[in-house]
Amino acid sequence: MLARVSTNPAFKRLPRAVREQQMLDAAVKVFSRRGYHAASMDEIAEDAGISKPMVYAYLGPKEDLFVACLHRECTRMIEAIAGAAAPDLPPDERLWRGLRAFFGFVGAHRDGWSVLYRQTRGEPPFAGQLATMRARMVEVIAGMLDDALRAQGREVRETDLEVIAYALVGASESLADWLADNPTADPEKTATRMMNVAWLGAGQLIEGAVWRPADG
Amino acid sequence: MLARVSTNPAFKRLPRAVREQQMLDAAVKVFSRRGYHAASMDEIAEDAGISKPMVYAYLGPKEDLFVACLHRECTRMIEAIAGAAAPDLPPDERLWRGLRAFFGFVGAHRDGWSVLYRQTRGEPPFAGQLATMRARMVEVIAGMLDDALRAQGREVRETDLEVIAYALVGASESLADWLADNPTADPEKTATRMMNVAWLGAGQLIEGAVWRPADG
Amino acid sequence: MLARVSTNPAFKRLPRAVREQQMLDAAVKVFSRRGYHAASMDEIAEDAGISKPMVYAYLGPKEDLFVACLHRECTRMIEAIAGAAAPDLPPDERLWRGLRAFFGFVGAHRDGWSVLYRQTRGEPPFAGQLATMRARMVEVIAGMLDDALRAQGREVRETDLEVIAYALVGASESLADWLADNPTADPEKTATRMMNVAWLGAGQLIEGAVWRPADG
Amino acid sequence: MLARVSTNPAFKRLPRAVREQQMLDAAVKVFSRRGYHAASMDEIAEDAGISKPMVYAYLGPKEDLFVACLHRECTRMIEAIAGAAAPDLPPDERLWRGLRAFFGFVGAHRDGWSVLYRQTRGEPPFAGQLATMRARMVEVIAGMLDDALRAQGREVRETDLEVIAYALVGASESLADWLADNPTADPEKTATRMMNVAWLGAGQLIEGAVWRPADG
DNA sequence: TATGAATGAGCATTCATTCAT
DNA sequence: TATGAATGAATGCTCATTCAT
Repeated sequence: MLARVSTNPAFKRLPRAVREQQMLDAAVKVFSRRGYHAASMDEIAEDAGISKPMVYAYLGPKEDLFVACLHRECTRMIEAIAGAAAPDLPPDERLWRGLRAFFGFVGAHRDGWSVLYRQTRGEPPFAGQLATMRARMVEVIAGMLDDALRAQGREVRETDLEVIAYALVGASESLADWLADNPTADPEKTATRMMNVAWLGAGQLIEGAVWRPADG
Repeated sequence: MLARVSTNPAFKRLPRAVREQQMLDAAVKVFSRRGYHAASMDEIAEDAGISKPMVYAYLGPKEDLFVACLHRECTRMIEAIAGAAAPDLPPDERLWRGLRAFFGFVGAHRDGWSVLYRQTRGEPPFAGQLATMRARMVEVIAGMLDDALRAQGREVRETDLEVIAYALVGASESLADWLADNPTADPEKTATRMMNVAWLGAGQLIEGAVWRPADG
Repeated sequence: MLARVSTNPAFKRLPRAVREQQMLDAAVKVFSRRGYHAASMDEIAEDAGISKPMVYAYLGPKEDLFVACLHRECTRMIEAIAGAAAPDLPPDERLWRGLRAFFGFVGAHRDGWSVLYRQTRGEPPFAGQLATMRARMVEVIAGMLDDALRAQGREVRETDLEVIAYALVGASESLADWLADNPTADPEKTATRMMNVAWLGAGQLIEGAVWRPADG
Repeated sequence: MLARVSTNPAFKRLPRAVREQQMLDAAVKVFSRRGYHAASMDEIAEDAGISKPMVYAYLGPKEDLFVACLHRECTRMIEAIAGAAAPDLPPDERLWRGLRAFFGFVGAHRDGWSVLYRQTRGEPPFAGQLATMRARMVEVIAGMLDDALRAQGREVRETDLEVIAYALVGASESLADWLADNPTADPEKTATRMMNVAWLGAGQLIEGAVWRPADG
């Protein structure tokens, strides 16, 4: 029934916004390490250097906490990509820059990627959220392809475009996953490889074609 | 006089192998629905129509049970693909048959696919297993590409091939995932689309190129 | 993760029905002592000489457990009263026997009475249940009074009867409460007193009237 | 220059006594709605429009707060009744006025009644307090009866009187309870009914006797 | 005075796992 | 073989209470 607060002088009473970020950092880390279910609120709180009730006070129960992680990481990623792939570039350049930003993000936020991608997919309560996010990505890419087609005066059934975009997203995710597991790998190079597959296709690659970044 | 264990005609003392398959069926179903952690041994036992101690007696603790599921589904899938993509076919035909078999399998075993792909990826204790399996797939595909290259008297660094193969596998997984979530979708058509992206690449698709199965 | 079952040879694996009664006994005792909220499932389990999961397995969560207690005690009480107050007796005799059975029950099951009456009334989730039970009692008593009236060729508005019955029930509850708190008090005597107030009223009592049981 | 604590006109630095009443109001409301244990200090503070530490500063920990509620409501009720039932009236008139005041109070302070009666009874830590208060009421009523007896030159054992008084109090509580649950019911009428049962008893009521207030 | 920030401690509930029959 | 009975060990969540500002 007693509650004795630490008298450690190094202890700081931080404003809410700061503590929330600390908590999210810890949560992303722990969720990524253990998976959603195996992650315990105890470990997250401890890792954040704060007591459990504060986590609940600020970010709510476990599910909400996970969703908050998702949102933060997702926003960061989308911003990184959207900031790089300006809409007025030619399609291949746009795709290239987007991919570079994407792999750059994954390389720099491996934990975030794990939470976003691996954990979310397997947990029924959140799978829907992920599907929605991915659908947005797919739409953007499909739109990109569509623009390119129209510029050539051609057209393709929307479903086809969507499925193609799905495949591209999937391939990128897979490489990102590989990147997250290989800390020594170079994001830039991974992006280049992805661009080759995506743009040229296995057929042309076999024929010896190569795509190279204009600036590298 | 004979000793009768039970006179209830509904009661069946099934041979071990059959019982094990029933349990695995139930386990795959429940794991797929709930995810590894959220799945309870109680539900699995009940779904298998058997008591919990029997599950333990036959397949061991939860982890072992999950691994057993993984193995069974994985074996089935690899057999399906390997049986279709005969090594003496030309590379595009081989790829095409492999993809067709793959999507056919996913369409027919959605639960198995979910366990294999979604659940396993998010659960740290098993992620390694999945990585190993996928590495085998990647190796096969990379080998396929390598064969094609050598046939043309050309060569590519192994790492590059591997990454390309990774991308192809990832794209397939992504479409498979989409297929698993869209019960009305046609596996055959999905395979065709995948083949187009994989073989021709986005660049050529934009130019209007199309790949079509020889037999359809 | 280990679960080692006691090897104490005095330990007995009891059939479900027995264990359930033990649990209910313990629960009634603890609820009565502590009140619904302050009672912990731990204490109940320990008092029942069994582990918590068994309580949950057999009787469900705390709320259900409490309701089960209510039901058992209520049934016992109603049976005791109904068995005593045969409908073919004259009204005063019937009332008298009912009261005697009631106070007898309370004297013999003080814990049960506390759960039934004190705890239930204060806890919003269960107050409704108690109200329903009491309404049944009231109805019975009102019916008894009504019979007596009709036998005299007279009639009273139903609401009035109901309120009178309410008052009688309340007075009995209050005395029961007093009885439960005074372990040395005699249930029989308490019943007699209650009968005096109920039947004669304060006015006549002041005038010196006395009601006495025919058989005592 | 004057030091201004706040320029916000909505902000009011209220005198301590007022603040305390606000808090008690909130506490009574919340305790009545939720019950002692289920009521949270958070909700009480919020309902009082003040921060939690203030509640502690003014009224101490939860137990003290509840006791304060009890005291206030109890005092109010006793004052209402004592003010109405002047000791120089004839016994029936005195009883009648007391009952009228009592039911009037309950009708006007349903929350207070609930705290006083329902919550307190179920919570072991406070049950004693309630018993004491009720004992005072009982004593008063018993005294009233005793006066009436002596006026007739008669006498009854004290215990008997006490038990009778207990029954009357209990009956009143029960009707009060009913009244608190039926917001449309008329306190005056309820008092009349109670008076009938109390004064005449079931026996006479069956015979057709009726008691009516002199002034109504 | 007044409050946001903080916590120790407890509690209901569930689950994988095993024993005795 | 087959299962009902049983439990240790967590884990999510809440609450009364207090400190630092």
